[in-house]
Amino acid sequence: MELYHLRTFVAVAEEKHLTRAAERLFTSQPAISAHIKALEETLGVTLFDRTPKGMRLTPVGEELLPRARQALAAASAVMQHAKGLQDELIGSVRIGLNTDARFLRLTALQAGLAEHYPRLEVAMLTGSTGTNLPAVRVGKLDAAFVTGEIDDPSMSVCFLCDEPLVIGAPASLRDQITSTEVADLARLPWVYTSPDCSHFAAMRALFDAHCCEPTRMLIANQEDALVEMIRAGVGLGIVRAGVFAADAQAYELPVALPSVPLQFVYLRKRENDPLIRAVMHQLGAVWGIEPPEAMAREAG
Amino acid sequence: MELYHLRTFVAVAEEKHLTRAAERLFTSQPAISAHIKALEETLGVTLFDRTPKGMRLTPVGEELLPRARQALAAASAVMQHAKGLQDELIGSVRIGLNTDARFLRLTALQAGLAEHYPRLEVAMLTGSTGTNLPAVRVGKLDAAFVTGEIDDPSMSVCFLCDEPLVIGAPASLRDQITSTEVADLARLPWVYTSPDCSHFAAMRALFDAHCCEPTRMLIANQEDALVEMIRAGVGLGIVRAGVFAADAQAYELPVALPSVPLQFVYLRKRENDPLIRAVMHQLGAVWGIEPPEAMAREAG
DNA sequence: TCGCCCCTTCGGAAATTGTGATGGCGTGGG
DNA sequence: CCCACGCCATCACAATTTCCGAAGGGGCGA
Repeated sequence: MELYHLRTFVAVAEEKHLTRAAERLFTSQPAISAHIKALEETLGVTLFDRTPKGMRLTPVGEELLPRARQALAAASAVMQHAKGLQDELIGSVRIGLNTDARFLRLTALQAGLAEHYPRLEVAMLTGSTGTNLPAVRVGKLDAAFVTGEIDDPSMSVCFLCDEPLVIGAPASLRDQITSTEVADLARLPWVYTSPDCSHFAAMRALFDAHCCEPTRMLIANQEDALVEMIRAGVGLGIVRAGVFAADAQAYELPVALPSVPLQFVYLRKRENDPLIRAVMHQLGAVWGIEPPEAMAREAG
Repeated sequence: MELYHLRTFVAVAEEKHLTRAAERLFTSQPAISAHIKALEETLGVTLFDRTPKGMRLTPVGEELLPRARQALAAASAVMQHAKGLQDELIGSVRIGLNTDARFLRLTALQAGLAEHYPRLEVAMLTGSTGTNLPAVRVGKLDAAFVTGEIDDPSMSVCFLCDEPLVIGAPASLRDQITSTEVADLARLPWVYTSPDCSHFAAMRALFDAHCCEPTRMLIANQEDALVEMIRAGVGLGIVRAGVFAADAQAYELPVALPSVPLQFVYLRKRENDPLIRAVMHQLGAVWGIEPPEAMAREAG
């Protein structure tokens, strides 16, 4: 028994004629006849009395009709509900962070997603560039903010802005910092970042250019940990410009450093995933980025 | 969208593998794949995430699953209800009577039908042979009791018993009835029956055999009316033997009359109608009649 | 890196469904 | 009384759909 049997059953019951039911269902009268015959056979009951004037429901058919209607309605409810879910994103999206919320403009992103996709749960998970990348790769995150150049063909990368870097120094070391020569600074204690952090690459580039090696003190792979250690006087470190603005415990040294790009990454193979597209769309609005061609085409 | 799409959807959701779902549904794995693909296309949503380990419901699929189950359950309810109605007769049957209930053993017939087909409404409609026959022909009755030979190829006739006929006479005329010679009786007043009643044929045969003509007094085509008139002294009449047993107002004359058969008729083209078969089966039980070959075969 | 598992795709076969023509049957009008 | 009409059942054949086996690609674990 299939739905078309029931559809035909109801149509014939309402039209009382195979001919009219066939017209209503845009098919031929023998097809309708076969549907009814097959349905009667599988149900083992007679649904209609064949009269010279048409088809009349038997008492059994009369009793079965409302149930057939109910089955059709239930099937139709599946379709209707699906239509309602058509463009709605439900479920959850997990986004990895690598620095502070304000800089990443998270409130605007959250607001945009919440407005357009009210049933989408958004999880913003703190981390770092180094932890975010593998998490995206294995699917623990759907997308993430990262800094630095990404050389991974499986990743789609979206450039957001350049982060200027500075050398942050604790106020407690101000007396010992008499020069901004790199070679001199290298002799002071430094707070390292882990090698997979973009700040690490910047630090290496800085010291390699001057052929010197800093004194390693500690490794922090969380940006706020790094910042806190610098404040606490553990040593110097590379941080985003501005984090020590109006900070009594630390300050920025006037040393020219290359900036690193802030980027947003996700698995390339998911670039057509509606979830990813929705996130990228909102992100583009927040950061003023035109979407790639494929997305622009879709947005029409 | 058809039911098999939903069946496959639910099976895959439960098995979490196309392969296992295919086994469960006794079909091939590509077929299952195609079902899911088609369903996703018509619904316009993605139901499953394809993972290397199998199929995992998306949030949308998760939301649609219970509705799909409901639709399947509704369809299944149609079938189940039909199975319940399979051999049950519902609706009504109309049976025409031509004489009194006790003689027709109606209570036994009614009891048998009520026991085996509790949802069948049985209507016993009083009438006469003359009115019952056309009523059966046009479908106003499903079957009827009649007396006398029936010569109608469209009718199926079931013999029940022979009715012995007698001449009934009012007690008030006893003094005037000095002879049981037909010629003498013909001079007395008679209560006629209508020509389509079997008693009429018996009466004609009686008088034709003796070449005389009775005095017509009144025509009654309802048996109880005939009996009442005889009792009231209107005249003589032909009635079933026994109706005047122990009756103070009328008595039977010892004149030999041919008996007429009591029969049960229905439209021949309905002989395979379950309603008719059920009635005939019960009737056979009541009257001790073996059913015709076709019915015997079915009863096994 | 290999083997395994799982899903998708593909071409051709098989089954199902649909179509137009035809016939039986009963009804109503001429 | 006969014929024409409307309705449904049936039939042979065509169109569509579905199904199957084989092959392919991708991820995972050994």
